[in-house]
Amino acid sequence: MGGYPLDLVRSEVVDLLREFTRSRFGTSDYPIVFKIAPPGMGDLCIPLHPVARACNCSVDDLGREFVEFFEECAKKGRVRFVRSVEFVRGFLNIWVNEREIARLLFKLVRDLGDSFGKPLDLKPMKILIEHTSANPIHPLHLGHGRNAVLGDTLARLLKFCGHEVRRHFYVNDCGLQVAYVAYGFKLLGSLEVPEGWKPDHYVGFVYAAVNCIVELLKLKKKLEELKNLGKEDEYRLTLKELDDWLGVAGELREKLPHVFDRLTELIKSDPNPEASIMEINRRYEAGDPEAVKLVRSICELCLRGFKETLAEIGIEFDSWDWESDIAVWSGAVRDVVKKLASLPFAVVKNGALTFRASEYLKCSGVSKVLGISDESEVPDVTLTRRDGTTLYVTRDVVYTMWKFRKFGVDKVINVISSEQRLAQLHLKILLHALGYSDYAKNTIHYSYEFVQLPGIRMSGRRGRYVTLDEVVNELRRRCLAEVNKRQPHLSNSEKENIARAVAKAALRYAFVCVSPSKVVTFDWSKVLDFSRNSGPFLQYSYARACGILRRVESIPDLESIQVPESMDPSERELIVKLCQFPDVVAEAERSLRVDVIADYANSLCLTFNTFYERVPVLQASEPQRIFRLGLVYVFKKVLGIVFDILGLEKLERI
RNA sequence: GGCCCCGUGGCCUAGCCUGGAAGGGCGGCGGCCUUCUAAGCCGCAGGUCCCGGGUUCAAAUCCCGGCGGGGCCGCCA
Repeated sequence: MGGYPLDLVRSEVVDLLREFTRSRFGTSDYPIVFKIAPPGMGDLCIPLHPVARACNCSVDDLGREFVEFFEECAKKGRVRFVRSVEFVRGFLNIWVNEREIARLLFKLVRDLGDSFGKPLDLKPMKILIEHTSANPIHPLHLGHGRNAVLGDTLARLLKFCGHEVRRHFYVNDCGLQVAYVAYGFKLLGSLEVPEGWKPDHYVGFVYAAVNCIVELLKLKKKLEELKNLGKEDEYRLTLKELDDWLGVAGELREKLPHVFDRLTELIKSDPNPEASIMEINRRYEAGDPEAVKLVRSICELCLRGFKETLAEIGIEFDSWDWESDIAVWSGAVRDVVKKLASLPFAVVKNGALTFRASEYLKCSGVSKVLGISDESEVPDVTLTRRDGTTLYVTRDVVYTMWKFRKFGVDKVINVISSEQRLAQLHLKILLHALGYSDYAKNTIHYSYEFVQLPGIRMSGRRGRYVTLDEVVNELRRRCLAEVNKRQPHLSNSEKENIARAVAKAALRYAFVCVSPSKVVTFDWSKVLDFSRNSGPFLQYSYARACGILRRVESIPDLESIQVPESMDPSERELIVKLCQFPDVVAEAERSLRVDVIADYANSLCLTFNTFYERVPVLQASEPQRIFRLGLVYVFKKVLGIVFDILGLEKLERI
């Protein structure tokens, strides 16, 4: 007999319910939906209304009669995994047989070990997940943190489920923004990082400074023109914008006055900074050795910083994909542009090649494949600039094709913020237009909302962001203080190790526990709250289990544990909660939702802590003692699996 | 102007896909450390599920129309 404990519970009920309605009402053709019952109403429940409708009878009659039938079957020994059922106000409430499922749970955990909970009938796929992919022009901020944690956790989840997963970081080295930093460094004449600065932070500073200075010059020029033209309203608006950027300049200058002033001077003496920036971009795409050396060194500098930060929160990649290599220098983007240009939907607008997306959608009826409504208008896509350089979406088409071809993957998941929804739609439309409808269909935009700062929105161009480094460092500082209080006897390196792991857990959990579709407003007091529903709380619960197991000579053999006749409610609840794990994994995999894993982890720990406080384990008398030890062991095992999925470290002490 | 996401006790959040008994957490109040880590446990108070219609025996959930917040509609990425 296969299946996880609750699968067996469900199939037992389903079989009897269908058998009953077939003989009593002549039908068994209806869907049966199980839900987790509310507290005190059993373990699982089925709303019987739809069943009653299919049977053409009243819910009350159906419920009453089925309970009778069920109890008859139970008397005949036909029921094993269900303890009892009850009919209340339209619901069939089901109490599982905790002794039977406990035995099964022990056996499965023993046999399956670390793959307990893995879906049993899943078709494994090859999946490529692209995540984080921050532009290599400033340090990772909190928004990237959310992206990275979601992407990495998703990768861990899918890998656990049996899929073959690759994690890729797309290095965006071709855009104009990289040319901005490169311009700055070129003027400065050196890539040397000032004393006390992390490389990516310094790159971010130069990027923001160049942006700011160029913007100021542009606005001043515009103001003059508007003044001469006498356009008062626009003048006032522009003045306000100028004011905003002057504020930014003030903030930036404060950080590194020498560098900022020097850049200001150098940029001012350039008659046309923007043209110089475009020129760098053009040369880089063309593979000009000097431009290549400059841009690449800057990107490498920044990536070095990224890797350091990501390592702190347990994130690694299987591949770092350079946009320039894959899309531009290989000539692939040129070929794609040529192919797109030959389609009847391509037009030249002001010298730039443009793709008429809406018309393509209308003519070919692809909207269904891409899951968008027929009448929706989609803006045109600009494929190339007037100077012939390429644009992001066009290069992304090439990149996506590369992902599918090079690795033969079945599915590509792009973890990208919701503001790029349209770009991702354009990507899919272009793929389809090129004849790759499968690629279009199997490219998933895994969208998530912003992380906001109270009041302002983060802006790389303005140098306004809370970096991931700041948050991680502050978390670690707080954790270390706490560990010093709790575990004064440990060595410094042990304490630091714990603090590092707890800080990581706090951060990862904070990002993973909210659903991606919600905007998150960053709040120190929330991230630093280590009580229930936090990463540290989970680790604390784990350590408590370790504390018990550490004190016994050996872990009991799970298969031979005697399950006692009667249990404390907290033992029963723990068993049921542990048995829910496979359901949770299946749901998370189906809907690509890591937050349900986080939610489960928290709820499992709440249940365990109640058990921990209510019943003694080590002091218990013999039949109970072994049984409870088994429960603690299984809890530790399952929570450990959850930790692997969430990327939290399993600390024996905390 | 068009499109997308969000709106659940003072605050944060699950449930919405697949209609059926509103779950957590923070904060507040009151209890529990001579016994396995109190980052814990137990109890109490607190809710027009943004508003208005509709569908349904049944709506937080589905449909329509509003309101509020965020995002997108670039020869930026």
